[in-house]
Amino acid sequence: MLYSHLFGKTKKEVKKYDSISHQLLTQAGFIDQIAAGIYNLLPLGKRVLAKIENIIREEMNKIGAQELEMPLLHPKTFWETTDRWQTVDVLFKTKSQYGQEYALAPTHEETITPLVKKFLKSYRDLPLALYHITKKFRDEPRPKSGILRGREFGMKDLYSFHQDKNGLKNFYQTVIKAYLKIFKRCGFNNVKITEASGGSFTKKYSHEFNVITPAGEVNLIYCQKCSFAQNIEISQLDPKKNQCPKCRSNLKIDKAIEIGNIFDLGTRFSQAFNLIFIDKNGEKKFPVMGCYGIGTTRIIGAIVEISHDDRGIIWPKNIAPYQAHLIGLDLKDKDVKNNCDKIYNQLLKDEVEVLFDDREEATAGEKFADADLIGIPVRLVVSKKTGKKIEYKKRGEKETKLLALKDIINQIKN
RNA sequence: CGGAGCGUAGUUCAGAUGGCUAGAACGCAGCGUUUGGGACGCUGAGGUCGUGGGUUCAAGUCCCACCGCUCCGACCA
Repeated sequence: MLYSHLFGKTKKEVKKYDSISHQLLTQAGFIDQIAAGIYNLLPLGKRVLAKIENIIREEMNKIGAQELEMPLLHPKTFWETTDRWQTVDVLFKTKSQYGQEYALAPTHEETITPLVKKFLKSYRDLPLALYHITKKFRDEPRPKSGILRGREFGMKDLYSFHQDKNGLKNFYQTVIKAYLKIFKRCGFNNVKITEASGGSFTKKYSHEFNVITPAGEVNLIYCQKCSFAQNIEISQLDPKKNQCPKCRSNLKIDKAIEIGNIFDLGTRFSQAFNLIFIDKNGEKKFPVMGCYGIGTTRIIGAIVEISHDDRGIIWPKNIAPYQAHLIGLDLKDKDVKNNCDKIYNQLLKDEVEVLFDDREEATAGEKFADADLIGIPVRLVVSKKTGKKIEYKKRGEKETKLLALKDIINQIKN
């Protein structure tokens, strides 16, 4: 991609937001706000989202979940069936011109359950796991922190159906493992699996996946040594009085961003929709359900919160919008310009995702500042100085190296 | 939904006590000089001052209502 053609350039000056991710994503040209909690994802932001979605997709497919897509416009009756038309206060409601009422989907139990009802017959059809990656609408009383808490946002949600509690229990663990892989691949090194309340979904257990950062809004009580963590809402523990119930180490309280949440739904929704199957003994049964969400757009914000410096964003390799940021200096010199074009084309040929700052009019300082702000993991500089080699630098590190193109491509691909 | 702050050029902002023919910087366009950390000179385009009402000889400025944004709180399937 030529930077000169990129839609959504960096901005020199942007309003000061308290939220770092809001500020940096806006300034670097990843997002654009249209109202409180509602954002355009610009081409750079969309690329990051697509990478996150692909990682999720791969890991979901690996555990046998099948991707589908459900509507976001839900007829009222579906939500009346579960009594959630009145009780879910974040439900966006809308009407057709003929007076029919709809909900804008905040979650999809109300559509997945009747859908499965159309196909589920026998225990042979179970277990079943279906997911989709789409938008969600929630009428939040107070959207905040940019893309971290919106009224319209991206989410992957997975729903599973099992013959019994044990089936769910096993799959629940499988999903936990898959989630940890996903978050690791997205660049989170320390995700806390947190015991939490089931909210209006279920009276049973639920687990959140939390990333510790002051920008978060979940209060977490967790062990400094082992993996123990609880949402403070449900915790009876006090770090001053209590030690970790698992390993007896000291406890700590910190803020965290919830990037995923999983629930044991039991048979609440299968009963509501009278979703049944015939078991081995010929008896009718309600399948036990689980649901599992990941906030895809929230991940973008959460990564920026934990991975940036005073110059800009530092994207983890796997979700960076591009793999390399090529900067051409001295571009009015024809030899340098030709050399740059050659390198750019070779990178493309070798399937390196590259953003090429081809602006003749911009100064070196501007280009470096933009590269730091945008935060692509590898910066390549070609100028009069670099001759036949290319200057290679990782974002977040100071060291630069002069390397041949081949070596650079190898570095990027590994 | 309670509390606080804010809304003026594409962007970030300045415009005490009403006098504005509305400014700056950055960005943008043109010309020229520059070119390894947001460089410089000259020229130029760009605004129904969030919307509606009111007070006044006169409103960006004062009053009322509404809309919108940010932050704190409540809320957070």
